[in-house]
Amino acid sequence: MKESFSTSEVAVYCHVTADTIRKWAEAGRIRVFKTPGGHRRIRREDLLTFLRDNSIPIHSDLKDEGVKILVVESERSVVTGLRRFLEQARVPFVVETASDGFDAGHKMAMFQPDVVFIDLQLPEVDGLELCRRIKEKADYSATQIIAMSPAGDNDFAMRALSAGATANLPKPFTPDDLRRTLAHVGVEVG
Amino acid sequence: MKESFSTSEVAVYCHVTADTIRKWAEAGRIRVFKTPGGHRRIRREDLLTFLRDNSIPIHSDLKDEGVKILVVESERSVVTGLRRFLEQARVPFVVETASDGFDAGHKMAMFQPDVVFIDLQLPEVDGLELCRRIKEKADYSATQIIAMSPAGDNDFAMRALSAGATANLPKPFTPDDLRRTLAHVGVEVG
DNA sequence: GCACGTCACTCGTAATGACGGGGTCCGGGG
DNA sequence: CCCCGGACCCCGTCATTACGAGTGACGTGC
Repeated sequence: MKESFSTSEVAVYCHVTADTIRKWAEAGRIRVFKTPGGHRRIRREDLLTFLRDNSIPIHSDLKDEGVKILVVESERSVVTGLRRFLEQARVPFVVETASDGFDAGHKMAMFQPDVVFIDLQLPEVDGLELCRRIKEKADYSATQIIAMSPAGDNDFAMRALSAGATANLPKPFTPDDLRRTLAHVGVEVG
Repeated sequence: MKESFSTSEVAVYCHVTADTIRKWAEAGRIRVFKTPGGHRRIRREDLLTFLRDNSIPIHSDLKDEGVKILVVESERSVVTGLRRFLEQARVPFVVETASDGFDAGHKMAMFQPDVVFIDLQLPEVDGLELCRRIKEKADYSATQIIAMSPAGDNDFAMRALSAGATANLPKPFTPDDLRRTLAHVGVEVG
């Protein structure tokens, strides 16, 4: 998630040109700071304040409700466990679920998750193929995939990693396994 | 694609002067926001809502470049045939393809097609299930589904219709079949 | 370290918008 | 008939925004 923006990025959010943003900045209408080289940067927080002050609609890209996690799974157990864990850890998060390929694709596009949990043993869907499909889209190069394979099946786990998964989480798992795996994909907990 | 408009641009779409738009905005009839400099901006979405609420005809500039068609298929033949047909008929259109459930879901969300062709004999995906999944989402209530079943299999065709397809197109088909089927889902050709 | 994309800055100029005041047209009610 | 209000349009002035060209510098990824 971006923490600061250049003038031309802000321009889009404000529905004006970059030139105008520059003038606003010079007039002190919007809070900016400059890089040592003189380029303007606007912090997300300042941009949000500015947009709110001027009642300019806020694009969903700018909102931040926490880590967005998509769970591709058929059972509910993983989801409830994950929810409980994150709630306890006081990490802001949003969890969505998908149970088949269609749903997974749809939610990927609509929800734009930061992390995707994929059960490799789904009845209808090939989990490995799913990893590949996600990773082959450039838009999701930053998306972290956590593959869930049955404990003990190392071969399966390896294949998941080579299919694009960042980490592997054997099932069943303990809260500590979860903590470690999330840390591995950049979600620090506790 | 423009995401917001000025009063004078909106004025053209509403067939009045910019001044009138200004008054409408002041009276709260149309949703606007202002730049810090006081210039009004109307979001495309708000404009469309406004036009619909007042049954003002929507200019094609505001919609996109024509009929949006998604083809869920494994072979290329249907797509090329469809393309050629629409080009010849001089209908503005955009065709996208998907070859599996994930892709289909992803394209549905990103592309928001008006019409979806679904091959019922896909190797990996259950076409009927796909129809159901699309139709169960309220966002796609206006989306027209054309199921493609092997010619002669009436039972299959019937099941497709009850799964949410608007029309059935037996394979193989003639240009005239295509014309009729498209007309049935509201795309008039020739 | 190099190259490419982006940004800053300064001009100037053109376009467009806001605003207030004043019209015009039309239909309804006294 | 006449007055009134609503809806729309027109005008002049001033402010805001856009755009273009030219130059040089910055930042980022490889």
